[in-house]
Amino acid sequence: MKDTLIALLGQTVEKLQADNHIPADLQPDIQITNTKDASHGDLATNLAMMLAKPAGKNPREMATLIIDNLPANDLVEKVDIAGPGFINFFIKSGSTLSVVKNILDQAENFGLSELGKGKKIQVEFVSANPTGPLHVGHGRGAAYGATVADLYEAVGYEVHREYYVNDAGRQMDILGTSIWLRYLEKCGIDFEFPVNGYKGDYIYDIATEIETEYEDKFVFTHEELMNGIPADEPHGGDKELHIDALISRAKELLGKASYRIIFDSGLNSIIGDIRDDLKHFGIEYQDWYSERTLEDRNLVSKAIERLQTAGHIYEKDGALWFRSTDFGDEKDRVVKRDNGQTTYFASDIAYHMEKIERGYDIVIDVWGADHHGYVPRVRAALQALGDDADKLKVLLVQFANLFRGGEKVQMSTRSGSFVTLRELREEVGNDAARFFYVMRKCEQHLDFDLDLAKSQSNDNPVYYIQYAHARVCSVLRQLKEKNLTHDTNNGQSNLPLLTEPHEISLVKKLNQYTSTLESAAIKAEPHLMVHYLRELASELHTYYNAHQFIVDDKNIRDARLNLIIACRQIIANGLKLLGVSAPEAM
RNA sequence: GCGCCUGUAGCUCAGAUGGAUAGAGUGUUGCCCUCCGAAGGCAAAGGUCACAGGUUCGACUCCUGUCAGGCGCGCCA
Repeated sequence: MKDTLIALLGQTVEKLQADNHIPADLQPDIQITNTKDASHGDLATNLAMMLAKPAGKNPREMATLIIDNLPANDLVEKVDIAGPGFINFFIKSGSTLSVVKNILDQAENFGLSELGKGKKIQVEFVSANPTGPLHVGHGRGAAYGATVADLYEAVGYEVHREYYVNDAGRQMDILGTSIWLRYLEKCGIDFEFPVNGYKGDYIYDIATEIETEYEDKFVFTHEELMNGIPADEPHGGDKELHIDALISRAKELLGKASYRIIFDSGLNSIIGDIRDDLKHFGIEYQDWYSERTLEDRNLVSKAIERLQTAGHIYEKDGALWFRSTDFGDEKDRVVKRDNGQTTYFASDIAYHMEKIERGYDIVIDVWGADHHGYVPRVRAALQALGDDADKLKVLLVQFANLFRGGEKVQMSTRSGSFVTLRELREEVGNDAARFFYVMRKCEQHLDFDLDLAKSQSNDNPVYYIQYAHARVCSVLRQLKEKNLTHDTNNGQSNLPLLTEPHEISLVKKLNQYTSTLESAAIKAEPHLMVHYLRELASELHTYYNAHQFIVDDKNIRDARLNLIIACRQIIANGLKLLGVSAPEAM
């Protein structure tokens, strides 16, 4: 509809230019907006106000001129000039009613579009270090990333969901060593657990599994373990040096193969747990991409070489630096340390280089907002490699704070006292969790009210929307109980009987679904869908209270039932995109 | 100190590329079930859009500055 009007106005502009009413070189960007107020018609344009100045006319005069030169169209009922010079379009109601038929015909496919047809997009999200279970902070990235991916898919993009597994690096060594130390404890070796080690209960579980399978195969004496290890923090030492020494000791005593066994049992156990957690949260990936395979394929050194060839690498203090300041970063970054080890950043350059090489049109990274300082350097690297850095879109998700009984719930990862995503899901349910996580724009801090999410009352927006869906189902059950039937075709031909203000307004709302979905997808803003669904549910509840659907007049009854079934379909479609169920009864 | 995000009703938040009288929910107050589920609806009240300038026909929106809150600034990952 909007496109039709834009085309009509485009013709008008050309005509006015031909008649020398407005400068011929002007190329106005014609904008059509939905009106907020019904008295302003259905759609409006500010074109007259934009053209007024270059044409040397006042806006209302300009508007008259535009309307006089507007080609006729049988969808347009009436055109008005209002306010400072808006042109309001009133659309014939028959043409807007067709949405009801379309929804019933296309059912769960209604609203899908081909906007992104032929375009490939990759969405990488969560990608939490596999050093422990996901916590509630990861949950937001998970829900947000998954919804953004689903929205893109709904508007026709080919979407590849990916989890980047950081299965290399120091954090993972700390994990492997922590597991080994807990195992040693279980086997009766006496020592003090490092302050920097991972202390969660899951570490004990993994240690127990290893003990069950390998018994005392990895046991060493206290002396072998601790001899020459620098003191830990509580004893006046440095906790980083202490843990690093323990890692080296673990590798040395266990040997490569045994160390790998312990390391991998930790990795596999935790990744398996994360995978299971996300699956139950309604999230599945096309790929779990291993950081280790980057090294196995020499991609990290290849990336550094490419940068070197392009002249963006220099040596200082025995390390290799990437001159990222040439591309807007605030300081240069080390890619290879003086000890010969490549940095995490180097892996990330390789990873992003490889992503671009895979041929995606858009590469989306969903990161926690605490990583925002990292964006310029990754972008710089892509530019330096000569890749199209504009393909990379980084979406930063702010933190989520949990509230219980009005109090902020404290969380800390290392101490092991954090609230896990799994606990949250069990407490409030998947529906409420998915919904609450995407209720706000991603750059907005999220206050997650546990009591509200759990409450089965009108306060809770999830229930409010789900109830609207269940209510329509309930009406249809009533119909059956009264031994009445619903004739969809009869309803279709009697749609023009829907002339009540509530009905017209509802039809208008249904007509906005497709554009809402498209804009939610393109802007990566799932909250737009949340707001839309709430408004639709609200109008449906209002309609329900104002009018009886199961009336004696068969024609009106069938038409009304068609309308509310269409609403139910849209609610179901929208909720599905958010990963929320649409129950038939509650 | 520098950088990113945020500041809109008592509270939690919407306000696309600048547009008409700044909107919801919640809370407060008052109504509505002999009627398809009251997990609902209707109505009232509630605002210096953090502050100060600027840009223009027009600014919550764009620019500059100030203030406040969050986060980030390692040869960690």
